[in-house]
Amino acid sequence: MALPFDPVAEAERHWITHGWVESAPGMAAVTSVMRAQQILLARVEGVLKPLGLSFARYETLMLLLFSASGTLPMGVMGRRLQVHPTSVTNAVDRLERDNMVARSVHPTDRRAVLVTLTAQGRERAQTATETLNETVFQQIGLEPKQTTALTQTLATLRQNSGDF
Amino acid sequence: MALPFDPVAEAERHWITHGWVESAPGMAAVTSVMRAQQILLARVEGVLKPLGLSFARYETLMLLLFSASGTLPMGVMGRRLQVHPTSVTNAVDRLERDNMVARSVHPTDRRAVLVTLTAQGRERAQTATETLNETVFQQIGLEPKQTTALTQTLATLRQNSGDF
DNA sequence: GCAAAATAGTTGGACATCCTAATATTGGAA
DNA sequence: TTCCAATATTAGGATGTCCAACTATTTTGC
Repeated sequence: MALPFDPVAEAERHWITHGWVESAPGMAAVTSVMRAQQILLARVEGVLKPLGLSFARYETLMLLLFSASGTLPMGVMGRRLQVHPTSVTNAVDRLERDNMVARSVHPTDRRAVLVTLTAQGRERAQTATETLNETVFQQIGLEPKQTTALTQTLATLRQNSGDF
Repeated sequence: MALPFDPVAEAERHWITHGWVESAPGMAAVTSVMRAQQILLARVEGVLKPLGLSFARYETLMLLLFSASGTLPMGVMGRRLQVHPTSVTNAVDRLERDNMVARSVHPTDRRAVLVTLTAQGRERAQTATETLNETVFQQIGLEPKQTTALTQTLATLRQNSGDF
C-alpha cells in the first residue's frame, strides 16, 4: 500500500485555500513535470553510471551515433542538444578523456572543432541504449495510450514555448 | 511558422530505424519530460532569480508557509521535498543568511533543528508566488483540459514509481 | 586589401545540487 | 548502562550550468 499522500495534490489544495484558484492547475502541472523528471532522471542515471556516462554525455553520444558520419561540429551539437557551448566543451572533454570521442579540426573552417565517435564510444552508446530500453523505456509506469498521450501533450507544451 | 523539426520526434524515428520499436514510445516520453522540465525550470528560475531565490529554496519556503506554525524540523523538510539532508542544510543556510528563515533547537529533541519562516521570508514567498502565478502557472502553454490530463498522467507515473 | 565585426571554441570562476563519509550529539532499546 | 539508531553538520568530490573574458579564425564593409 502506497502512502496516502501526493505532495502535488496537497500543494494544489493549498493553492486553492490561498485563493490562487486560477493558477492551481498550472502549478500542479509544473510541479508534476519537475517530480517526474527527477524520478526518470534518477532511473536513467542509475543505468548510465556503471557505464561511465551521465545523461548529458549519453545524449551527446547518441547525437553522434545518429549522424551519418559519426562526426559533428561542436556548435551544431550545442544547438541540437539546446545547451550552452561551455556545456558541450565540458561533455566532450570527459568523453574524449574516456576515449569515446575524438576532436579534430574542421577541414575548411579552422575555428570549428569536429567531434567524432570512436569505435569504443559507439559500442558504449549501443550498450547503454539496450540497457535503458529494457530497464527504463519499456517500463516507465504508464499504459501505451497514456505514454503517447503524454508525449503529445508535452510536444504541444514545448511547441508553445518555442522549443521547436 | 515554427521550425519543422522536433528533436523528440526525430529521436523516435531513429529508435524505430534501429529496430528499437518497443522502446521508442517510452524513450519519447522520457525525453519529452526532460525537455519540458528544462523549459519550465528556466521560466520559473527566471522569475525567482531577481528575488534571490532558486526553485529549491522557493519550495523550501512554501513548505514552511503551508505548515500551520511556519516551523518544521530539518528532517521532515527533507523527506517532504525528497531531497538529501545535505541539500536541506545548504538551502536553509542560504535562506538563513538572507534572513528568510531562522534555526532553533527542538524543545524536546535536542538533536533536531527547527526551521522557522521569518516575516521577511513569508513576504518573499508570497511575492514570488504571485509573480509565478501570473507569468508561468497561468500560461504554461496548454489548454485547461490538457493541463489536468498531464497532471493526472504524471500522477500515475509517479505512483507507479513509488513517489507516493 | 585591410581594419572592424562576427563567429567558434576554450578557459576560469562562481554557483547549485547531489553523493559519500566522518563527526558530534542525543534518544531509545536491550 | 551500553550499544545502536537518528539528527544534523561538515568536508570533499563529481556534475552541470552560466557568465565574462580570451584566442584564433573568418567574414564583412569601406
